[in-house]
Amino acid sequence: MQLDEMVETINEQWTDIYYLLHYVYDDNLSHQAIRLLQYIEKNEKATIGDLAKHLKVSHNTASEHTKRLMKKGLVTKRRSRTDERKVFVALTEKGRNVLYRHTRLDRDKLRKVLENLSPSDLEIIQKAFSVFSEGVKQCLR
Amino acid sequence: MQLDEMVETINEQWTDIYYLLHYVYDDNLSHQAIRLLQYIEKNEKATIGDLAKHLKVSHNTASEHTKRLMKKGLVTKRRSRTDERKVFVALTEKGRNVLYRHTRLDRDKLRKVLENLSPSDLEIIQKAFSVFSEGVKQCLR
DNA sequence: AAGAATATATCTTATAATAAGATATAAATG
DNA sequence: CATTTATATCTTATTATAAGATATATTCTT
Repeated sequence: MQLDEMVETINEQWTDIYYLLHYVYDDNLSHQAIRLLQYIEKNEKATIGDLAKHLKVSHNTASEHTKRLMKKGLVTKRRSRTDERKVFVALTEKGRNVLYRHTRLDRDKLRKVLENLSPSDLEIIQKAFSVFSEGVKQCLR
Repeated sequence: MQLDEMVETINEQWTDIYYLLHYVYDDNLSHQAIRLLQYIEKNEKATIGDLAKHLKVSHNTASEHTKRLMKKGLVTKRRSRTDERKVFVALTEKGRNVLYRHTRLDRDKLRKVLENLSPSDLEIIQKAFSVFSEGVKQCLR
């Protein structure tokens, strides 16, 4: 079918783009650590329990994950004022940068690629990403 | 500047799309393991030495990485016929699937999103990914 | 106010991943 | 035949990951 073919093609192009444009990571963060940072970025009021549920690990493991990330200066903790049992975990500036370096496209490489494209191609890309990301958000939220 | 702004916007949309469409991984592969599988996929004649160089680890570590992945059934090894000191590492079918589940967009989720878009939007997305991935390959190879 | 429930932290223990040095082996090269 | 190259293995060390047991503080319930 037409649509299945498009799914395949886009997936190949997607991974090609990421493979060639991703950052070269210097640090050595684990998969779980990235997932944690990612979840925290998208959910600003994430608690230890939320993280445990999301990563499907026990609460003590989530607590230790957070401790490790805090030791590395990637997240901070602050108690909730309305319920002082709860602890909100948030990204530090450094944490945000590290996360970006593990999930985003390398800014300089991306810029160089875009510089070599025509204005009309740029317009199409802009429009496509806008339509695509909107479609994703509407469809899955 | 206009282009820097576009770089930022695309990066945000890029990570939003990936965050919402990526597979839910059941296995727990390390970052290094994924990098290895990814390199092997893109470079079919990858040797242990190549992997060591690419991951910036010692040859014995690369050898052990490969051994672990082989034990999990994700890669195979075969000696070079022209130079029997060399060992080529290749992905198994299972390895390819695991890699896809860690780098690609979830096929079913992606399909559902595309189903909800208009034919003209689909066309724009198709064109954009084609232009973008081509641009990346030309610019960085 | 007392007891139950909730949220997190810590301690202990166990396993696996990661990494490198030392050493070994086999093949190719000069 | 000695040297270099490519990989494998053995040993050792560190760190990550994870869960159970237990502790503590806070909130909720009655």
